[in-house]
Amino acid sequence: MSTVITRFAPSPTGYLHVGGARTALFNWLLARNMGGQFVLRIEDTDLARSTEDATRQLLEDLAWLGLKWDNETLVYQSKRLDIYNKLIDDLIARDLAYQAWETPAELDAMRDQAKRAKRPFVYRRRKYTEDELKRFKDENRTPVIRFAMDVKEYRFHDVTLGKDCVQHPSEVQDFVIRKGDGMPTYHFGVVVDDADMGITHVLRGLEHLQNTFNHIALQDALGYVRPIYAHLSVMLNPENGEKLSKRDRDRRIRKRAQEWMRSTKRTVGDLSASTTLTEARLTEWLNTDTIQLDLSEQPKVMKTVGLKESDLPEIMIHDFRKNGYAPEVVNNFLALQGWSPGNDLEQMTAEQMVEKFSLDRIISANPKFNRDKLKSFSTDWFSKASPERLLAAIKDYLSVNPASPLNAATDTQLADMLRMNAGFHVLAEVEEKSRFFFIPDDQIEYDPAAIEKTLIKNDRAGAIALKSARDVLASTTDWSMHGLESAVKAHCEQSGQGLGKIAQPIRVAISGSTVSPPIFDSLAFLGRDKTLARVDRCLRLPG
RNA sequence: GGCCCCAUCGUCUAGUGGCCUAGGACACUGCCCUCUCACGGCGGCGACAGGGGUUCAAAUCCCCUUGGGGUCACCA
Repeated sequence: MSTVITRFAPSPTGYLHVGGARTALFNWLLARNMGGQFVLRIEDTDLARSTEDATRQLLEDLAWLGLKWDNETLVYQSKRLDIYNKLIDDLIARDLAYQAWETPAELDAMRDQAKRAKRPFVYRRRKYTEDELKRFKDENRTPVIRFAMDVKEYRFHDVTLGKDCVQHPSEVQDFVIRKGDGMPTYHFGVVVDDADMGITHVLRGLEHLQNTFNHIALQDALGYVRPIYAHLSVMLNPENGEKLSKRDRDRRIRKRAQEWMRSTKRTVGDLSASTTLTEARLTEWLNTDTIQLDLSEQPKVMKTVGLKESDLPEIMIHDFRKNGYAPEVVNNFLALQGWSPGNDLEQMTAEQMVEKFSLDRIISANPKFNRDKLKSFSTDWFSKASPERLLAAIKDYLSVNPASPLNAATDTQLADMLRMNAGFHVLAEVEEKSRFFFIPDDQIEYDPAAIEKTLIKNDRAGAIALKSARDVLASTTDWSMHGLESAVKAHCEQSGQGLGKIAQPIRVAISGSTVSPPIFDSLAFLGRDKTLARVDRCLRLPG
């Protein structure tokens, strides 16, 4: 049997989407499992949306996931126009393709009309009169090229569905293969390139199922061998049960903004004032699901309504990276969205997944993308990862989070952070709980609720405890984790207080919040001078 | 709406006619651990969508209903 060749063929419109990543992963797993090749092709035939920057981001994400492609030079469809055009001209010469002159507006009107008449719209070849053709040319129209489909039943076998998929003749229509701008459509490019690259297995999302009839017709006309088709389920957003979409992030922000306005009795005007966006812009966004804020507007709104980056659903692979997931975990979890090795096996290395992968264990039902379980996988993985791998992971995390004060930390200090925060879910959590160490003493922001709860409440019991703890700390000679622990615990025993009564005020004093790594670790790391400075500053706080 | 795909705990799934009183993981929850947030340990709750067949036997095969999803572009 010949070698298996699979491919991933994204269009470069931005960072890699989880759905795309899973498709890439499955193709990669199959190729590796069968000892074949996994190739990458860039489908940049949409001139308006494709950018070089997007291609760069795509490759970066794929590399981050560790999905290496085997073709040394990437195939760009935009560089293969001559090949497509020659083939299209041949098809025209054989009368298997033809010029179609309708404008997009006219096509819309035809669809509308069909819809009103409750008839399905199918485009079939029509004869233009001489007068019509003259008029189209006078109007400077550029025709598209459509493929002349034989009106008959089309059928192909799908491996993951384990059955034949059939299209009835009544559904058959002539689809566009060359656009008005001279570029081939997806349908044409994909068929030609898959054949040229010797693709044996096409694993792609279920949304392409109906396209496959067009593709096999084209393959027959062009004399290509048909690859094996395996359509993958679509990953669903658990919140609305629909296909995961970039828009889900914007939806979350909108929902929160509306809640914020309701609960704080604010108006669009208030939102506008604190975000510097215009009221008109905000109003249309709040009322229209299809309108999204752009990347510069989002953070402004998020800040005022109290949303963090990590509160948004991760949709792009880059989002997972920014929130501090490891690529191993993302791959593992993605592999389980529509595939299972059986035997209750879940957590696997890439090598194990490669070994176990097989097409007949792909699941055809659509999974809801459950981030809780991903997070749990992450917690588990980080707890087992080697110190070297953890250090590399947090450095990668910081490289995509340049604003974090942890960027100033040395490798040794980062290792300390990882150790102190053992049990963390994602690296963003390590960052959140450790950033206070790397912020200047006078820039620690004290959380008013924390101050109230641990220092002021009960007749300032916490503040009093902090004051006495300050003396104990100041007189501690052995400023190590153990030295501090024995000194503070002795003080607790002597004063008849639980450790909690002392530790919490100290924690708030040094970190500004009620949450931090274990207290003695934290004190030892922070050092005597900084600790005392922060405690003193805290004790001087008004109120 | 037409066409297509799908259907086991809330979620991801194991299950390929008898090993099923349906297994695991996440979530939820009770207890334990504990200087905070976490981590961890031991328990608990919890599903074969409904209705017809086929069969000695059905979560598993067939049909219908219902429900969910996808798709109907000069976007991929």
